[in-house]
Amino acid sequence: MSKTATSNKAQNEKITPRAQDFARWYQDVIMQAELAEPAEVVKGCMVIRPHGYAIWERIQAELDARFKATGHKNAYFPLLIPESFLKREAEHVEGFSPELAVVTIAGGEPLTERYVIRPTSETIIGHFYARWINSWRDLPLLINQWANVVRWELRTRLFLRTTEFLWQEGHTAHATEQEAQEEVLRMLNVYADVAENVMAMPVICGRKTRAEKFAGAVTSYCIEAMMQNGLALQAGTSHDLGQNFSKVFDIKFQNQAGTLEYAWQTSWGVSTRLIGGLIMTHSDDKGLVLPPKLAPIQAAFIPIYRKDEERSAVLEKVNQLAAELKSGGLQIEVDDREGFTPGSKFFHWEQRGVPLLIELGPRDLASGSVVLKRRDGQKQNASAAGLLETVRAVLDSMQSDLLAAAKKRLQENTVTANSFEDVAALLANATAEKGGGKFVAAHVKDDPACDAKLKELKASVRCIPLQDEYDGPGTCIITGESVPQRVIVAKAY
RNA sequence: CGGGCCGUGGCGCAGCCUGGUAGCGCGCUUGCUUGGGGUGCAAGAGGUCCCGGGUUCAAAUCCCGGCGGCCCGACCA
Repeated sequence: MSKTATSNKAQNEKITPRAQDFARWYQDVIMQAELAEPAEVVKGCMVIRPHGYAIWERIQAELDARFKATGHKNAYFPLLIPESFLKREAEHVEGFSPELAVVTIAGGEPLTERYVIRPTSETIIGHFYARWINSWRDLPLLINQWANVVRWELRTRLFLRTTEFLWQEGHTAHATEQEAQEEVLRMLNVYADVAENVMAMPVICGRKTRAEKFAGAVTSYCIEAMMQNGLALQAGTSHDLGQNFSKVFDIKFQNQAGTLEYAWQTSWGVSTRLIGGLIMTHSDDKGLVLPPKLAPIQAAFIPIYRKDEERSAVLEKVNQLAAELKSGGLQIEVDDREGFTPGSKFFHWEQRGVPLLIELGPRDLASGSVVLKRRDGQKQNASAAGLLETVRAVLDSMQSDLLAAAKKRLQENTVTANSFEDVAALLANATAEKGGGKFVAAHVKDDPACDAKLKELKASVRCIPLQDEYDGPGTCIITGESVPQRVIVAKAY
């Protein structure tokens, strides 16, 4: 092996180390893993490449199954929304108007009523719910939509914030406020479940402050995750809409007593932003790392051989083992490409985040074994007999190890502070590029003035945790008033 | 949307200051070789130098305007 050749390759395809520049590292991982790239001819948009889309499809599958299991049905509403719809809910239009893209000309003629490209669908769905809901027997109405939305962003980052993105939006209507509130938390828990148990991304479930809540909601809930640089990522939201939209869209039903009532609504969503969170939770300086439960390819075989007779014997065994694993329900790739050395194949799959590489050559053939290389660990030998069970066990332990590592990082970088100055000091050196971010648990009043004050630190209240894991009530570090619990303050994406 | 940096074969870059035949590395193709962590050798293919205008005998290079990307800021889910 030539040293110059190696260093040339390294120089060309290197992934910037996290310690050097985390933001650059993030982009390098995406590019090297071929997950996505800037659309280039469409400002702020991205092309999600097949490998990136496969991850989205896995996330979709996990979520969709849970939506169905909780009684929801999928439907689809128009991409274009009459502009007047957005304007009906005052806070909603105020929140979204700066980021709307509007269609003004169609068929060569100016439109009498302009259409906005949906930034979210509460309004148009509200319009139809008003028609569909008449009786308490029509409730609850539990619908989800898989869709794209457009929000005109001034600054974009692949997956984390793009002008157009993919998401799901659940929209439900209920007969009582309590039912709606239960729904909001039920779906928040679905998000937390997928994040932690499938994506191995621990999250803090919480409530948003009044200043941070969704435009038009009564209360917004969220799951907040911590990235490897310590910055917070809002990974999902669930909103209690109260009767705000039902009042302006006239969504009324006759209750069992015969009187008309406005429906109680919720909406909840997660987006392709989750992929960004996934990347920044597990990946390393070698590239993407995917948790086994989410990986589109869970293991890849790398056959090793020299002579033709070795090749046929090795490939026969590899194909036999691959078939065994596939019949066990695993997603398996056999890399039998000619003209590539095993080493280059290792790098190829490693950069793409495949959890397990299975190496099999003449020596293994003779000894009836294989070599397993976990994406996050060392090589180990394993018997070819009973490989399915071995691989399942390895993938299971990798899944839990990734979650444990992420949880540990979250715990180690969560600190408490009892004064504004301490919060400021703790977050002073945190940046997206250099890391150093923390979750600071502090007592802060839910008051827009306090949110504004924290903004001076380029930080925000990420959430008011639903489960207070700290010390209960205390004195607000800004107003000095008594508040019921600590909140999470952090710099965020 | 403001400030900074950037845009040259697929990728990473040099060339630009001082205008004069478009280069290098990687990748790609073919053949041989090699194969247990980015094999080696050889021969090839591949470029509207982001776009438009201007200056000039001549523009990748100088000037103006746009488009796009990255970072910072403001804004935002």
